[in-house]
Amino acid sequence: MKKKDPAIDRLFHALGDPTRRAIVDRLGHAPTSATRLAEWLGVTVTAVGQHLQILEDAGLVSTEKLGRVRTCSIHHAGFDRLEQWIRDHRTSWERRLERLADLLAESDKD
Amino acid sequence: MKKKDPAIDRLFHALGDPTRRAIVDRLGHAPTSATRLAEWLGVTVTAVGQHLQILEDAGLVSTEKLGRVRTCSIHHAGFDRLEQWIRDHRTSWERRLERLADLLAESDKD
DNA sequence: AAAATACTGAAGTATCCACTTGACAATTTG
DNA sequence: CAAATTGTCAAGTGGATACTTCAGTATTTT
Repeated sequence: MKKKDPAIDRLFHALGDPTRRAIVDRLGHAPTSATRLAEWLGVTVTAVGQHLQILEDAGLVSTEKLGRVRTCSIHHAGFDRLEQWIRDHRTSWERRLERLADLLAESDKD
Repeated sequence: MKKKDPAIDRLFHALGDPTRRAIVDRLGHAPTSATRLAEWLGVTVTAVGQHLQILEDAGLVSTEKLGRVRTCSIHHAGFDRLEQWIRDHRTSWERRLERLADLLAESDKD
């Protein structure tokens, strides 16, 4: 029927959970540590760790461990891919409308 | 922590499932009946009915029953909301780049 | 009217998934 | 060094969920 796309799969699965979207929300504001996220969310640090793993695999979040603290921040790759998916899945007549804006944006880039 | 948004919740949950994304995929090409979807997907019509309910609640698909056949097609409202969410959740420096394109697109609409 | 088609509804099942607890490792602080 | 902080790993649990089957309803076809 169609080629399966594991990246998109992980992406939507990642954002399908309210807690993970809350994390993305928070990180969009400013980078934070796992413990802070846990306190803010009212869940265990373990749970946050699991969520971070999923978000990282989806390309939505990137983390870096310095010393004993893991700092998490937004990674735009996932968002780019997501936006691309939406674009690819609009119906043709909708795409036609978008093309105008795209062309205008393109002409600005150079 | 943040106001919950049940619409976005339903939206991401709906697209979190591969089968439902396949349905969206197919309907993006052309409207179809539930039975055809079921055959194509290799699942029961009942299963398709359940998926359609979820997709409809999310505003991604609209269905209409004429006679005994339910015809399903893409509904753009969900896609619009989804794209809006992505826009709202990009980091500020990314937003800054987008603003150009947005302004250009806006000036074209009138 | 009888048979076939297209779907709907209730109920069950098996798997997945978000979260927990508890034990441990690594780093920082007193 | 001892104590506190920050995070990781393994295993378990309860609830959601993607399916199914079976029974029924409405519509179309013959």
